[in-house]
Amino acid sequence: MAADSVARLVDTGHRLTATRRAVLDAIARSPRPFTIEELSEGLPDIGRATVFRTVKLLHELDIVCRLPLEDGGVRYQRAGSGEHHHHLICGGCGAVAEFSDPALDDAIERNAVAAGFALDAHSAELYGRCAACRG
Amino acid sequence: MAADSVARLVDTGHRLTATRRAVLDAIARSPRPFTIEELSEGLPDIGRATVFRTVKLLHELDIVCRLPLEDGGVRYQRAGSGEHHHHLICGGCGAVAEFSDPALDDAIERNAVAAGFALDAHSAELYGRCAACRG
DNA sequence: GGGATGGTGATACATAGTGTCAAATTCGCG
DNA sequence: CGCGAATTTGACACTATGTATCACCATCCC
Repeated sequence: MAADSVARLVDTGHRLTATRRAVLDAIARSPRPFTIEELSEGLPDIGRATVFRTVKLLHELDIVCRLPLEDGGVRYQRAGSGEHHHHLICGGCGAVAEFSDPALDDAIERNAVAAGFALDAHSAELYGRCAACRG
Repeated sequence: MAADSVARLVDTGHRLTATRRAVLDAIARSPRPFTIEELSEGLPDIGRATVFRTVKLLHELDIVCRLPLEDGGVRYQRAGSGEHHHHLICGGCGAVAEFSDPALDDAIERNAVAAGFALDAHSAELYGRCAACRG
C-alpha cells in the first residue's frame, strides 16, 4: 500500500526500518489529517521524538504534506500525489482537498518577478467549508 | 504615527491603554519583522502574556500581519495597509514585501468554487531572495 | 466618585518541535 | 551466516510559541 513511499525512502539513501514501516502504515490508515500527537498515541511502542523525526523525513520526501491551519495549528496528511499542489481545508469537518492550477502558480511567479524576487518556494492554503458542510 | 491604528482599536470597542500604546509604538519603531520574544524584550515593563494578547488583538484588527516562515517559525510585522495582501519573504535578509493581485485572488476563488468549497479565507506566502540579496 | 467592564501581570500550563547520547538495528560484504 | 560501519531509535531534557487562570488595576460612563 505504501510501496512507492518505501521505494522513495530507499532510493534517497534512507533505511527501511520496522519503525518507519509502522509509521507509514499508521499514516496510510489515517482517514483524516492528523497531528503528531495523535499519530504517536496510535504507536505506543515508538518514541515521540522518532515520530517527529520520521514525519519530518517523510515531509522532505513529499510523502506527507504539512497543513498549516487557520488558527495557527498544524496537521499532517499523506500526499495524494508527489506533485506540487495546494490545499483546500474545510473548517467544518477538517477534510482536505488537493488541487493544482498552473494559472495560480503563474500569478505567483509573476508577482515575484515584478518585485525583483527569485522565488524558491511558495505556499497557498484555502480555508472554507466543503460541499458537505454547507447546507 | 499610529493614529489610524488607535482609531481602529477604539472604533471596534477596545480600550486605548498606556500598555497598548507602548506596544503599538514598539511595533512602529521596528524596522524588520519581529518575534513576540523580541518585542517583549524591548518592553520590559510589560508582561509577556500581555504582549501576546495585544499582538493577537492587533492581528485580528489587521494592524499587524502574521508571517509564517518557510522553516515553520513565525514573525509579525505591522501591516502596510489594512487591505488584503500577500507576502514575499526574503530568506536572505528577512525583508518582507507586500503585494496584492486580483488575478491571484481570482485563481484562488475559482479553485474553491470548482471543488464546491465556500471560501472563508486564504493565505499565500512566497519565499525567495530579494533583489538586494541576489547577486 | 463609584461601579461595571475590560485589561494586565504572574504564573502555570499546553503544544510543537529539537538536541544529546548510549543502545539497538540495518545494510552490505565476505 | 556473521561482522563492522553507519544509521536509527528511545529516553529525556530542553526550547519556542502560545494559552488559561485569577487576583488586582485602569478606564469609561453615569
